[in-house]
Order: sequence, then C-alpha cells, then structure tokens
Amino acid sequence: MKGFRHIILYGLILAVLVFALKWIQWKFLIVDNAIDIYIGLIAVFFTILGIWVATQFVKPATQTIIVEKEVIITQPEETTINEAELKKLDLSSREYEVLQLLAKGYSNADIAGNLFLSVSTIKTHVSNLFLKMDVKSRTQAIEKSKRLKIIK
Amino acid sequence: MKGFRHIILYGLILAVLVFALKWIQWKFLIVDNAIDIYIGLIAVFFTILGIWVATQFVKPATQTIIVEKEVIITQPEETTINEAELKKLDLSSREYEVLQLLAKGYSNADIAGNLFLSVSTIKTHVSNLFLKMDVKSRTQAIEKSKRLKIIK
DNA sequence: ATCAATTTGGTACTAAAGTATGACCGGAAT
DNA sequence: ATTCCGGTCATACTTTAGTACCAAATTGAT
Repeated sequence: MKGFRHIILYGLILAVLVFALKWIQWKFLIVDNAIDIYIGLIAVFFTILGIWVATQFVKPATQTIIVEKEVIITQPEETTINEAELKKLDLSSREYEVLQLLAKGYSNADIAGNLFLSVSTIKTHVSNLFLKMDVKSRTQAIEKSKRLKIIK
Repeated sequence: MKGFRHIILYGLILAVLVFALKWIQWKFLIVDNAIDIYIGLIAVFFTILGIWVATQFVKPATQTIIVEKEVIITQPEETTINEAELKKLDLSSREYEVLQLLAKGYSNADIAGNLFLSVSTIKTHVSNLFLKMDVKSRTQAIEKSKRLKIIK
C-alpha cells in the first residue's frame, strides 16, 4: 500500500514538473540561445531527483559484521568422565561398578551387600581391578580414578 | 585517493555528455517541435545518472551480529580448600599432613617413610584422624575429604 | 556349537589396616 | 609448677584388605 501511495505521489510530482518545465521552456525561449542553460537546469534537477529516488528506494547493501562474544561457562561439577582413559583400562562392567562403590569409601562387605554378591566375589573383582589399574591398594585405585577422571 | 579518481571519472563523463547533448540538441532542432522529446530524454538520462551516482556513494548499512561463543574455562585447580569445614574437624597439623598423604593413596608405611616417623605413629594419627572425621576407614576418610574439599 | 571372557564363589593364606592401651617428651597456657 | 595437648613410639590384638589358586555358570561373538 505504501508503494501505491508513492506511485501516486510521484505521478503528481511529475505532472507538476511538466507544467513547470513548460513554463521554464516558454520563459527561456523568449531569451534566445538560453537553451543550454535550460538543458543544464534540467540535467541538474533530474540528477538530484535521481539521487533522491535512489536514496529512497535503493536498499543499501548490508554489510554483516559478526562479532564473537565469549561467554564463560563455568561447569558446576567438571565430572566429565574421561572415556578415553576409562577405555584404556579395559574394565568389565562389574569391575567398574565395584570401583565406583570403592571410591565412595565402601568396604568389601559394603560393596557385596550393595550388589547382592559375596565378599569373595568382590575380592576377586577388586584384585582384577588392581591388576588392570596397576595399583596395589584400594586407596591407590581411588587416587588414580580421581586423577584420570574416570569416576564421578 | 579513491574519491579523487571518482571525481576525475565523473568529470570525463560530464565532458563526454556535453558533446553528446550538443549533438542530440542539434539533431532534434532539425526536427521542429521535438524539443519535448529531447527534454524527456535528458530527464530520464539524468535521473538514471543520479540513481547510479547515489548507489555508488551510499554507504552500506552495517549490521552487527553478536554471536555468543561458548568458552569453557577449565580451572586447572578448582581446589579452593574449604577452610571452614577443615577448621570444624579440628585436626592437628600432623594429622592433616597424614590425611593429605593418605588421600594420595599412600600406605601407613609410605606415610611413615615420607614423614620420617614410625608406622606406629602413623597408626596413632590415622586412628585419631578417623575419630575426628567420624569415619571407619581410610577410604571413607578420603571420600569425605574430597566431598568436603578439605584437601587438594 | 564352540570358544573366550565375564561373573560368580570358594578356601587358604599373607599383608595391611585399624583399635586399644600405655608411655615418654616438650611446649604452651594457667 | 602443674596441667594440658600434640607428637612420638611401642605392644598386643582384631579386622579388613589383598593374593593365589581353583572352579562352575553365564554370556557374547564367531
């Protein structure tokens, strides 16, 4: 709708211009040899008109400037488990379960009760765990687990 | 410098136009009453010229897009020791020393060797440590220490 | 179906951890 | 000076952890 109103507006402007030009043309024709001045005025006027039209309708090329804003993310608990290190150890699922309870300070009896297994089984798992982790005690296992970030 | 070259360019263009207009003017003067068509051409031409000039000089609108870039800051040692909790436990300096080595996976013998003390002394410290920390094993002591953030 | 790995559990043993108790020393506070 | 506490060390004991070796059931993949 806005474009339509513009068209009407420009139409009216042009109509006015036609009469204006006719008047200027007639006036300058009285003065002979003034045609050059007349042409110059026309040229200047329409150049300005063109500039104005352009500034009104030609959308300026948009130059997009992307600014990276660094947002610091502070992880509350950087317990991103180091899957790579965990895989290296090649622990079985049960062994990993035992390790997690181990690190919570559970005794072998506690772990056995928690997993509904016998203490013997836990001892077996713990021993195998130590071999795979290359440690000699549960405290070393805990320390290494924390250091490698393989437990929460 | 670019603006200067533009000025020269437009100067040349205008010079060419002057001759072109003179030629067109002469040609149309032969045909009488063709002055209106001539004026029309002039108007159209300079309007287009004005548009072109405008588009050349209108500065592109800059659109600044701020992109949030998440930067994960991994604190190397987020081990801000919880002094409050540590003070609550009321550990002696030796006991705290023992606790720190304990948490590193050291055995009583290791700790004794590290502090140039007998294993008996370490056992005493460890026992007192457990009483003060209200735990029943070194693994529990480690877990609690990590949880309360009282060790590095 | 077979084979390897896992999971489970046992016995027997050793090593380490943990408890209880007592003793000695030295420094700091009362 | 005496008391109190931290630190040291010891002995004797119990408990737990850890090792070694074995064996059976289960599971998963070829």
